[in-house]
Amino acid sequence: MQNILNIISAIPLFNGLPDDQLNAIRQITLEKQFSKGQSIFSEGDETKGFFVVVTGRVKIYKVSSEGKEQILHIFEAGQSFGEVTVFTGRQLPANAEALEKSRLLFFPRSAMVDLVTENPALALNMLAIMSRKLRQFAAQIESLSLKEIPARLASYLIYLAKEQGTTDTVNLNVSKGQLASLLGTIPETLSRIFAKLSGQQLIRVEGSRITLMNRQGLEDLAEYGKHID
Amino acid sequence: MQNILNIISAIPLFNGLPDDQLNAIRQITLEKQFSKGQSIFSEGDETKGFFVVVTGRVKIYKVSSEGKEQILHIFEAGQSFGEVTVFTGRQLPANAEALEKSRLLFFPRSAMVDLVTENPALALNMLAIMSRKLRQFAAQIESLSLKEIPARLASYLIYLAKEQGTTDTVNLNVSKGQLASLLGTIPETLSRIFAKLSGQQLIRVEGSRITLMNRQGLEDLAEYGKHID
DNA sequence: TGAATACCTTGACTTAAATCAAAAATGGAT
DNA sequence: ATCCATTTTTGATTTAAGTCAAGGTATTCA
Repeated sequence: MQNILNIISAIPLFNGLPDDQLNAIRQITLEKQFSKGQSIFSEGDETKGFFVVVTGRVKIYKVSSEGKEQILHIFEAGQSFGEVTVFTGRQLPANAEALEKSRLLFFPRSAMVDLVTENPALALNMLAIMSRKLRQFAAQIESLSLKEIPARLASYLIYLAKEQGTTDTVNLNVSKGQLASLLGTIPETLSRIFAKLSGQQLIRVEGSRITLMNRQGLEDLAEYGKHID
Repeated sequence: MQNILNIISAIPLFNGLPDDQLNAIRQITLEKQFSKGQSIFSEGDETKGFFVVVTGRVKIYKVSSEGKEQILHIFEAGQSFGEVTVFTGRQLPANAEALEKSRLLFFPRSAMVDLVTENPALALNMLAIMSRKLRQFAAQIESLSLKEIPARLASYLIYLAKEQGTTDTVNLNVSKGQLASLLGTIPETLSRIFAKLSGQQLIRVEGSRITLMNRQGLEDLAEYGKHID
C-alpha cells in the first residue's frame, strides 16, 4: 500500500507542484473504495468535489429514458473526473460507476478552489486537462454524427493499438457490451460488425483479443467512414 | 464604436477582474473583422490564441470525408472560443467560420497564459467556462446517441424559447440547413420532421418563426425520445 | 464438476434516417 | 418587378442500424 503523498505526486494533474503544495493537497484528500459495478455518483447529484483514479477503472455514462446507455469516457489510473462541478457548482451531468474494484481519491470542492486560486501551476494543469477533455468530446461528437459504426470501431481499434504500444494485436479492455455503449451502439450490432470486418480480413477476433490484419484497410475505413468493400 | 476597454469589461470571461488587469488585457488584445461566410480557422491549424465574439455569430464545426458537416457550437456576442489550444498548444480540433459579419477580439496564447498565471480570478473564470462547455458537449453526445431527431429538435426549440425569454414563439437564429447540421442531420430530414411535428399540432412553422403550440407535448417528445403519436 | 448466470452471437424483421432527384419557395440584387 | 441563386420542401427508394427472439459460449461459484 503506497502512501498517499507518493500517489498524489504521481498524478498528472499535480505535476510540477512544489512539495509544500503537495502536502497541502494531501491534507484535503479523502480515499474511497468502490467495488465492481458500484455507483460512484448519478446524474443530477450535487457532489461537491472531484475524483482521481488510483487503481481500477471508472466509466462515465448517460442513460436514455428507454435505458440505453452511452459511455462518455472510461477513466484509468492517474486520470481525474467530475471536475465539472467544482467550477460551475451545479449538478453532475452524468453517471459514474466502477468497472472493477477501484481505489479513488476524492478532493472536496471548496478546498480545491482555494488551492487552484493560490497555485497558478495547478490552475494551468487543470485548464490543460479540461482542454484535452473538450478535444476528446469534440472528437466523439464528430464520430457519432459523421461516421458509421464500422468506422468508429476501426478508429477505436487503432487507438487501442496506439495505447497498448502494439502494431497488430490489441486486447479489449472492456466487455464487448461496454464497447458497444462506448461506440454509441448496441451489442447485437457490434457483434455483426466484428463478424463483417473479420469476413473482410481486416481483423481476426479471438474473444477479447483482436488481431489487426490489415492496418491500412482499417485506417481507410476509420477515415472515409464508408466501406471500401 | 465602443472602446475596447468597455467591451472587454463586459465579457463574462473577464468578470470580476480589477481595472488594472483589464487594462493589461487590453494591451494584448487584437481586433479582427470577418465577413459572412469567411473562415476564421481550420481544423489542424496552429492558431496561437483564442477569440471572443464582440458582434456577429461564429460556428464551430467538423466536416466528414464525404463533406457532411456537424456543427459543434454557435457562439454569439460575449462568448469565447478556441481556448482549447491555449492550454494544450496542439492543433485546433475543428473549423470556425463567421455566420454573419462579425467583430472578434483575439487574445494571443502566451500573453494569456501569463495573465492566467498571475490572476487567479481569471483562471477560475476560465475553468468555469470550460466546465460549462464540457457539460454542453456531454449533453450533445447524449442527444446524438440516445435521442432521435424529432426529440433533438424538440429540445432545441425548448432551449431557444428559454434563450429568447418567450413561452410560445421562437425565432430560428440560423438557417434550417445550419440547424440540421447542429442537430446532426440533413436538411431533407429536418424539413420532414418540421412537417411531422406540425401535423401533430406540436408546432406551427412560418418560415423561421416557430410557434410552440403544445409545450408539454414537446417536452415529452424531448424527454422520452420516441413519439407519443 | 456442474449448474447458474452473465455475456455474446445469429437470424428474421422493422424502422429511422440518408440518398437521389426534382420541384417549389424564398430572398436579394439589378 | 423580374431574374438568379440559394434554401427549403416533397417524393421514391435504399440502407444502416435497432428490435425481438432464440441459441451458444464463457465464467463464476458452490
